[in-house]
Amino acid sequence: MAESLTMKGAANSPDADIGNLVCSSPVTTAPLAESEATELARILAALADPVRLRLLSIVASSPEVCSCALEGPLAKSQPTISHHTKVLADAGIITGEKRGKWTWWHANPDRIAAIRKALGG
Amino acid sequence: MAESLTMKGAANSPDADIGNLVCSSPVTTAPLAESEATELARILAALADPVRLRLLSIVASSPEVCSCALEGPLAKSQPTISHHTKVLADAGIITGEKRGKWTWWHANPDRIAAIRKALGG
DNA sequence: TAAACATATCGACGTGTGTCGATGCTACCA
DNA sequence: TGGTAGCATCGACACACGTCGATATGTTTA
Repeated sequence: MAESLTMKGAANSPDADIGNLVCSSPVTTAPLAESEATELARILAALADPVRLRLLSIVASSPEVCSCALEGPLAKSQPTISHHTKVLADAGIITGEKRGKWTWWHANPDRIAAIRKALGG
Repeated sequence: MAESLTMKGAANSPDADIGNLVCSSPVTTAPLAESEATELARILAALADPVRLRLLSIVASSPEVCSCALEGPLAKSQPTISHHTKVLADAGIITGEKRGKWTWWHANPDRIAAIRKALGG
């Protein structure tokens, strides 16, 4: 069977419109509410790490990537890779699917687009 | 006189094309080089704070905003506001202009657009 | 069932960061 | 010239975060 590993916690609001997935209006348009700022900061913090940015760029460049294919290019230990994939998944930026022994990761373009939109896109 | 307070350090590359101000190609397109990932992470880290996001949203919503007009809405001490404006300015996201006693801040839309572009825009 | 493999979790360590009081510096005003 | 206002810097503190070895969990294979 395939089990889905996605974001959890406050980020997992099922009724959120895909356009306003992160903020109701862009940062450049109107003063942000405190709750929106906290939520957007949480998601941006998930991206604000060189290892995670490279991890995302590798995952987003392929349909899906196995965890074991990340350890080499990123030159980090297995627990560290697992930690970073979890952070990105909790932020909803990537999603992991467990098939057999392996976990396959793929990017969530909609969420990334929502982040861009929150930044004034 | 008016003195300009902008970003400094590696971010201040005068010959950088405005389109590729942050990365040569979007995170979603191709694996990121280590240097590009480090630089983009530094800029995203400047945004990944709720106080700074609200600060930016206030500054970006007006042509320019005085430092003294930030202390109230953000409910932080004067040294803390000064710290956050410096972080955003070092990342090139806002620019400060000192006129008389006051420092006036305004957003840098080009840089914010470059960040969006680095995120796949 | 036992062994091997992929991944997640735990615990610990060093480092980075947000915060603020105290202080310093510059510009304006009486 | 003395006083005040706006802002930057310094020093210190608490907390969060990236990292990895050790260990646990679950899956495949012999």
